[in-house]
Amino acid sequence: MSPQITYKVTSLPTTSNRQDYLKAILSIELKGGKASTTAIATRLNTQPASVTGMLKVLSDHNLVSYVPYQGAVLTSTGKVQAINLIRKHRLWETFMVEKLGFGWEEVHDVAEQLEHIDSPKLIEKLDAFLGRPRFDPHGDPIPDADGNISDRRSLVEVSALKLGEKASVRGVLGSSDSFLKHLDDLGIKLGLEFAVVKIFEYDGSFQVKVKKEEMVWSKKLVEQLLVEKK
Amino acid sequence: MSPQITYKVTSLPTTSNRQDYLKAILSIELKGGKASTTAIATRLNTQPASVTGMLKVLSDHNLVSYVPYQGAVLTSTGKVQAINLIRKHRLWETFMVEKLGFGWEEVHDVAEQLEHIDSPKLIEKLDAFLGRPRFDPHGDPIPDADGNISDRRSLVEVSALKLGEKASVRGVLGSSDSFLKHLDDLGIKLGLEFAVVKIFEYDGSFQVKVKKEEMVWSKKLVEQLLVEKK
DNA sequence: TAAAAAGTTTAGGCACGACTAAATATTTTG
DNA sequence: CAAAATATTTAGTCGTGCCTAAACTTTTTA
Repeated sequence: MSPQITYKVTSLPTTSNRQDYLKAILSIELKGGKASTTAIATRLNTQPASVTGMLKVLSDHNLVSYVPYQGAVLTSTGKVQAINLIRKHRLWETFMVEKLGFGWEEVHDVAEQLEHIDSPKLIEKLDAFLGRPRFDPHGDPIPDADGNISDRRSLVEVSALKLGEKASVRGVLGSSDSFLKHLDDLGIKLGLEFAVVKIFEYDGSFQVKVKKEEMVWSKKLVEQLLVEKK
Repeated sequence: MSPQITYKVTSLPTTSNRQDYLKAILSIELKGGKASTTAIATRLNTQPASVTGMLKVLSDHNLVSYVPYQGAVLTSTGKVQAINLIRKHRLWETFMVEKLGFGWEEVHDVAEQLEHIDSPKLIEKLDAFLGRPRFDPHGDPIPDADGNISDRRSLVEVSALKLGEKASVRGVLGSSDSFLKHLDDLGIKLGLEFAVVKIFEYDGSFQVKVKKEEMVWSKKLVEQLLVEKK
């Protein structure tokens, strides 16, 4: 009997932790910053020394290019993975708010867990179930399956609309309980379509038409509601 | 400057791994077996030696009582946790089938991941969203929030119904693609209520009334469809 | 531009949870 | 009931990812 020979597989498990690093780096890059060891450590509440170790691993897996003392840059592979995490995170958030009735603010931490569920098919079906939303409840764009991200700047506050313009509700700025409850009371939810019928210069409020009904939105409201122009 | 003193917290993180052990042990106990080291190892595709190590940990956390060479028995705390995992698993499966349109058979592995998401509130809302189902798509009972489990035996095949009896569809036996597609074609889904109008002894088929429509279910179908009698 | 400050990496540990090999218990069997 | 077969535990490793302390670069400042 010859001894059994085992080959060590260069397994590339992109674990939950590594994914968190990719997301952190992407987030820093998107803000225009350099993903330095310290910047990453700060974002992940960890120590710079831990980051160095992880950057080596990610570099070995071709997810970032890393030169000591120079910080990290996502490779295209790494970027695809990071964007996919954001896609999953925002789809889950949308699900929790739209379907389960969570408040807009309380979903982040759970989405942070859900985004690591590994099942492309699940995400595809969830996306379809939600009607392929392009923005999450915070007004942030949801990358599509190919990694394309709409520009958040395509969203504006209602207060920036002109007379006669049509738009759809896509998100909110801020999220105090009372504000969210107010939206609920008025029947304002994601996707709601409306047109600006009148603008009251006197107090900054807007009269809008939703389907066939008209209502007045206060100055405070129109400054906190994000919409996409038609 | 006095040195900083840190206290080691006897952290009790019931990690994903430990939860898998609890579930495996519960599953063995429910089948009436003894949760021996080997039995657990087999179920988890791991080595007996690994199990011994884990049983010590679980015992330290009062989740199982463990006497060397005697196998493990869940404590009440451990049992509560294990049952909760089953609850989560089955709720997620139901969600995937009922809301996302997955086939009955392809949801298990993903549910295995989802069951580890830690958010009681999410589960409560998901349960409500699904209409507090008592059985999952496989016909297995979903424990309620207090850990009570209905008896699976309360489900019977349609073929066991008598003339005039009313029942609700709760699950299926087996799950070939063609069978599931067939159910879909006939518009048969979980929760569907019906009454037995006629039984054709000749070929074993059943005529049933759904709302105001009548249809005939083949012998093959009525033997694979699990229902709860009214 | 040299010294101080800030940032980064290396070195050495720790906890978790897996593995193999070897030792020890328990059961089964002749 | 003793030997053989089986089950279980102990001992020693390994990979992942975190930590602190110390060494080393790079940048800033005087």
